[in-house]
Amino acid sequence: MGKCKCIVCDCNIIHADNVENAKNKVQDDDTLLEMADFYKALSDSTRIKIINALSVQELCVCDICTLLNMTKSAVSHQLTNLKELKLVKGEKKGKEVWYSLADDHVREVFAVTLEHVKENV
Amino acid sequence: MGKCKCIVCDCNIIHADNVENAKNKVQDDDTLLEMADFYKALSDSTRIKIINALSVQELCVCDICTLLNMTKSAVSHQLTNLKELKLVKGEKKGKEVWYSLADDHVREVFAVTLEHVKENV
DNA sequence: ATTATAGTTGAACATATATTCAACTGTCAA
DNA sequence: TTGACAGTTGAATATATGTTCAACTATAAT
Repeated sequence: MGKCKCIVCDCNIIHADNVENAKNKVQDDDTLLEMADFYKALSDSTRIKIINALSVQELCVCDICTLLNMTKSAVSHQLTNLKELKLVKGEKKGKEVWYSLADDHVREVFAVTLEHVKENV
Repeated sequence: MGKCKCIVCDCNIIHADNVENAKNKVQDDDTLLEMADFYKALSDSTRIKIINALSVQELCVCDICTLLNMTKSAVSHQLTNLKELKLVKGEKKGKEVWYSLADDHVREVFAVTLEHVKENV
């Protein structure tokens, strides 16, 4: 009577009930992928600085450059990135483009995480 | 009378007051880096699946392998990663190592983000 | 003691991604 | 209409990172 083997990791299926229970309660893959992408947007030091600055007030690209001490190109690339992920929006006014947070969700997640980081000192 | 130029991005300092205001109110760089690292932990599909599964219940490495359809090595590497970032903890019991969430902060951030993703349908 | 299995580890590989660079567009002012 | 400047873009480069592979440790069972 051979044991039931996991094909991928070549271990025995040790706790089939646990696996089954977890499988029934986890979020579906699409949702988790979306969440991972959201976190990815905040996982880079440049991008989180931009998000944090925009949570203070609307800023144009050059303001952000000056604030972060970075080139227009680098900042613009990351703003494009954040815009695609719908975390910020940009509005053109004359020669300038003013960026702001797309909605309040980012602010909320940011606040919870800030609290978490501050508590872990 | 030359304008004041930003050295890094070679633009004029357009809105010095905005920059000053933002500079005074943003979080310090260390805090933002810590936050970015926290988000980085959740920004990979494998890691967020692990976190999600562990938020359901304690699991050993092989349980996670079976659940995610991945090798022990790949899962173990990511668990090490998550352990270093203090998001999960592992307890050895005999041959097995049981992993669980390190604390409730992750659960909270996860919940807020899940809500965010679900609302954006 | 020997064998099987849970789990870890470091190196190698492949891929993803952040910044730089140079060229470009669009708008304003002279 | 010409020059200056805000901002964007694509390609190139450099670096970071996820998975695989093979070798390893530790524990339990025979």
